[in-house]
Amino acid sequence: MDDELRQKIYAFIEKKGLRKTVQREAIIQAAFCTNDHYTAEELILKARAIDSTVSRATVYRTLPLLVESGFLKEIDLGKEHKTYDPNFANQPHHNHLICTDCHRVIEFEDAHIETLEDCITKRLGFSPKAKMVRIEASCNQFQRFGKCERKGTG
Amino acid sequence: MDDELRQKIYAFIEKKGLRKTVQREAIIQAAFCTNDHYTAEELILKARAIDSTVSRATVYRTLPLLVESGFLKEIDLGKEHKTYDPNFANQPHHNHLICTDCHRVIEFEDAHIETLEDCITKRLGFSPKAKMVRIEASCNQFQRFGKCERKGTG
DNA sequence: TTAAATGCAAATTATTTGCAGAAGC
DNA sequence: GCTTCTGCAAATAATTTGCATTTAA
Repeated sequence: MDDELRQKIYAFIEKKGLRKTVQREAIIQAAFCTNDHYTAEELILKARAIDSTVSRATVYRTLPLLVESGFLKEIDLGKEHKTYDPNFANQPHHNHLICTDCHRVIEFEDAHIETLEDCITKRLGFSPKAKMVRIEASCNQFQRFGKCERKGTG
Repeated sequence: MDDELRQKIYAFIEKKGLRKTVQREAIIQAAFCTNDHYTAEELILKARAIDSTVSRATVYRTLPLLVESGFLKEIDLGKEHKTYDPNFANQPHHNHLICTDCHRVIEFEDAHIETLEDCITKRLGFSPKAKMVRIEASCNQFQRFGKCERKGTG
């Protein structure tokens, strides 16, 4: 896990007057030592692999804290369970493309789309606060060859 | 409710070999006689106002059918409950701006953003299937005057 | 020392499902 | 008449919460 990020998270925890517990440390470690997306249940398993005393309740109580910190975001991949994305700490403006063939998720950034979103927002009389784009698309390689070698999250 | 839309929906029902029941009629009527977004629970109330015999179970069984038909879409407004949007029948490519001041939802279409999304998708080696943009933004009028007269959904 | 955090187990809540009776075709 | 659809009530499953105990500061 990135050391700069770790420090920022603990700065947030300290600023909020929260305590540093072994369970929170394990959950934070589990939450940010990966680029994969995960559900609450998956995070419980990953946190327990680090510290077996972590309870379901503590994970469910910690998740909103991490989201509030801004380093973790809840994303909408159209799945039935809530999905969390730990990559906004490093790439604050990324978006998601979901492969309709293999269901992998590709993260991408694009300055033009950011600009355009800001234009649209201003034209409507608003000031942009948060923006997200989700694209579902079919993989050309997969369609041709029945497989693709692309690396994706999730 | 738009008559052309009604016909399309019943064409879908017939094509699927489904039956035309009073409960389904009431639910469809409730679902598409408005431009507002709604939750499953809200749809139950609206459908019961039309036909009081409509049960919760039937609404929950009908919703996925309407979504499958393509005329109703589940949208992500960041709210805790699933929200449904009946306006895709008339405006198949619209997106959502959520006001962070009064929480109203503004629907907008933009051809440029569509084009850009297609470009990005192709550049990544995919063929676009579905695209969505969600913007959270603060209302300039509201910020200045403490209120705004804008009409919005939700 | 004391306020906050934890684990457990029970509660909550949206949604789903089994089943017997009702109704569309 | 046969099959689908419905309402009811029970089941399911993710998340939340109350409380006694533990622990960080």
